[in-house]
Amino acid sequence: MARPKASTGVKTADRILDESLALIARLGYAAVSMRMIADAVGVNASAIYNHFPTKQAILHRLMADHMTGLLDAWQGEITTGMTPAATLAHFARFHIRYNIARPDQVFISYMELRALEPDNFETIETLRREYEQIPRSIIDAGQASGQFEIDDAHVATMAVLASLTGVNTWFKTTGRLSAKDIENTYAAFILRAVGCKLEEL
Amino acid sequence: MARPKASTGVKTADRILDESLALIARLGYAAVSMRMIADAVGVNASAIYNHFPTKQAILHRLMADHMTGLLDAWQGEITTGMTPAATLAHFARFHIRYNIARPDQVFISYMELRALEPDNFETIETLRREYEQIPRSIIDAGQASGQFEIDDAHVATMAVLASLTGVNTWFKTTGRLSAKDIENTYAAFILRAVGCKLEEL
Amino acid sequence: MARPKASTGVKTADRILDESLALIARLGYAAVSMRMIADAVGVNASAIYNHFPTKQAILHRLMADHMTGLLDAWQGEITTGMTPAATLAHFARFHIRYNIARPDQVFISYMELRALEPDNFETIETLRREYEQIPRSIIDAGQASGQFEIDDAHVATMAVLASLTGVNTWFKTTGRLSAKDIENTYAAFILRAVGCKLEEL
Amino acid sequence: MARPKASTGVKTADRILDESLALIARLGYAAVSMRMIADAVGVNASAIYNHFPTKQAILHRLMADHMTGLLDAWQGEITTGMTPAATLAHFARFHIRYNIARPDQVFISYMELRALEPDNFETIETLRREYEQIPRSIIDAGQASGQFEIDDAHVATMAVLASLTGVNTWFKTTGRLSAKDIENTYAAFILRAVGCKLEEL
DNA sequence: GATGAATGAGGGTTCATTCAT
DNA sequence: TATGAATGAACCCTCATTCAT
Repeated sequence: MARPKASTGVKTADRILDESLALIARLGYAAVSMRMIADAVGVNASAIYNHFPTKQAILHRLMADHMTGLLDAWQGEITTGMTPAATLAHFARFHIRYNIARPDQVFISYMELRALEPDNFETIETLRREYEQIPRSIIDAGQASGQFEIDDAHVATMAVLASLTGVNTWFKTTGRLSAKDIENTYAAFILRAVGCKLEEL
Repeated sequence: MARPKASTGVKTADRILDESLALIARLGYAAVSMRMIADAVGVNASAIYNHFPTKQAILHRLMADHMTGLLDAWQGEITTGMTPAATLAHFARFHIRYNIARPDQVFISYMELRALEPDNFETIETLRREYEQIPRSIIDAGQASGQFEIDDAHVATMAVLASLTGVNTWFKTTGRLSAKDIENTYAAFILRAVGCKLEEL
Repeated sequence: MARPKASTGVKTADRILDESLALIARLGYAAVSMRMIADAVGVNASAIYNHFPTKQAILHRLMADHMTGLLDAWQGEITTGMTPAATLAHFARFHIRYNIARPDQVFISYMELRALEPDNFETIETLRREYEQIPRSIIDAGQASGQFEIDDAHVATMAVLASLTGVNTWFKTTGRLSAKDIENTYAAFILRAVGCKLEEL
Repeated sequence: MARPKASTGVKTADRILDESLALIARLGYAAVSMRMIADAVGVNASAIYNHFPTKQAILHRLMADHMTGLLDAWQGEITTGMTPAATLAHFARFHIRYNIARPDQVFISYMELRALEPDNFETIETLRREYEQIPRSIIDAGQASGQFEIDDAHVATMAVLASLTGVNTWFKTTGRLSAKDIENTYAAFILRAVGCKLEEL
């Protein structure tokens, strides 16, 4: 239910977030000025301060929104009764689908951690660790059940997440492959990577 | 035989590169000022301009040095006579070993592409494509020989590179695992990912 | 109805123009800094940028204002029905009167042409040529009617203008001569210079 | 006996003066940097300091050289036995001839007085006053003999000099008129301007 | 909510000049 | 004489932010 960006129906605060997201993703937090955001929104720079107390607050809001959105979305996925292999495949598909649809948020969330002030950094890191626990639990279960064959659960978790998130660095929706193709390819790729025969799915 | 003032035996130009690398990796190009670099080196900001014409030139130099170093290093690796599987494993170990030893260069090279002006971007992109061609050729060969079992060589190449490079996002030399452990784990991970049975190595 | 801080009842933009005019006339465009202008106005240097986008824009504005002011003022002079000699005398008096009252504008307009960027230079040059056409037309008329006796209308025009404008290089209002004295002297000087007997006026 | 500018036969000090003259005339003293001069000469900026102690010293030298050259040249002109009118015509021709051949020196000498530090300004002003005394004496003589018909000798002197020097602001050697044409036109122009009938020459 | 003018800090860069070589 | 590296001040301009309207 996407609404037009500069529509009068969209509140200024949301427009600020939208434009900030696009600008920061493209240029980086430090390279984006409040005036650039204001110009994109179509208001005076000082008007932004009616909605966000600082530039930093905008960044924190963008990253927090992304992480809570990701966690909430996983809550909506149903995996009860699945084997670890099926769950991991499901998670891989979910992660790719969710992230490919939000390249800017993903990019910012990984790149601009360094631009967060300590307190803001802490809240985002907490959310990130919470999310990382999801594949970690699946891998732990697969290792316990003998369905996966891996040396180190932590390394495997990081490798899985890095592989999945890495899709965003090169995937183009206009390319030869559809998002569904990528999901399929990666689900298989990941399962093989954790030493799980695909027939066992 | 001019000796640098705050002499550590290293020439000023190299010290500028070293400090710039560390600062940009930590804070991002846009967030690093010439004065910060100069302070780190121990000279006045204007002295930098005796060695580099612009701040942008420093960034470009850092990225070009990294990419040419990486390409040169691979030239020094001997893989003649190896099967595609053995070559890919060798490449995986090489890539991880080289990159883990240079986390700042790797980070900058992937993250500050957006900070490059068009001409500089083009030269770096050319080097990047040249490097990507290395695993791509191996994968093509493995696919042709039937040793690998993959759907799409391009996707597999990107997935492999993203997985390998992703190590740098979480690997700490002080951690539980040695670089050698990671190499082993990932070599196996990658081979399984391209559908190659380890015994076939 | 915002009132300027260091209120003299004059808007900041106008105060910037006034102080820039005085400073540039005295020291030259290149030797005047934005901080000097700001100090003279009584604001922070950055405040200037709320009113003028660049230092160059201030210079261009000063010169454009002078030229349009001069052209407009001549429009207000009535010379219908006068002989060429009387018109030239009138013009000489007008030019001296107008310029003597604005020594800084005159000085800048002739001296800082070189400091104008190409586009700005072009607009000012167009205005200058428009003004030079005024005495040129009078001299052409006087030559056609036989009232003036000159070799070359263009040279005569330039000589007349250079002579008149030259007054500004040495005239001091505190000196022995009044502006009216100068007008009288130069009107006669110019008429004689174009070979016109004063009785023919 | 003009020697090629960048020739090895020309001493560096002279090349510095030549290039400084051209640059300052075109861009103004404040806008010319020591590096620009050095580049034009083909040496390192610090080499200039082997020949001139400061940038200011170069400017002073250029202006002093011009004024003493002008005064010396007039000493070489013979006007003994001439009437005031003939002498003034001779002076007009001399001034135009000398100045038209040295547009850069003339321009700098009139424009960059403000860039001189107090002591340097004083020495140049003294030379200028010495030169102004030349036409002033002629005019005084012509007024005393009744050959000239003017109100005020000082105003006439200034008007004459401003008119003559003004030629440099518009004369182009590539134009329709030769330098000789200008001399003729102005000699007549000036004589008429001081109320002297040309037949009286 | 939004504006425009203001601020003080700081941005990248250039300046004239010095000095060891 | 000439060089190249260095300095500290200054350049124009942009920054995030504030505040009266």
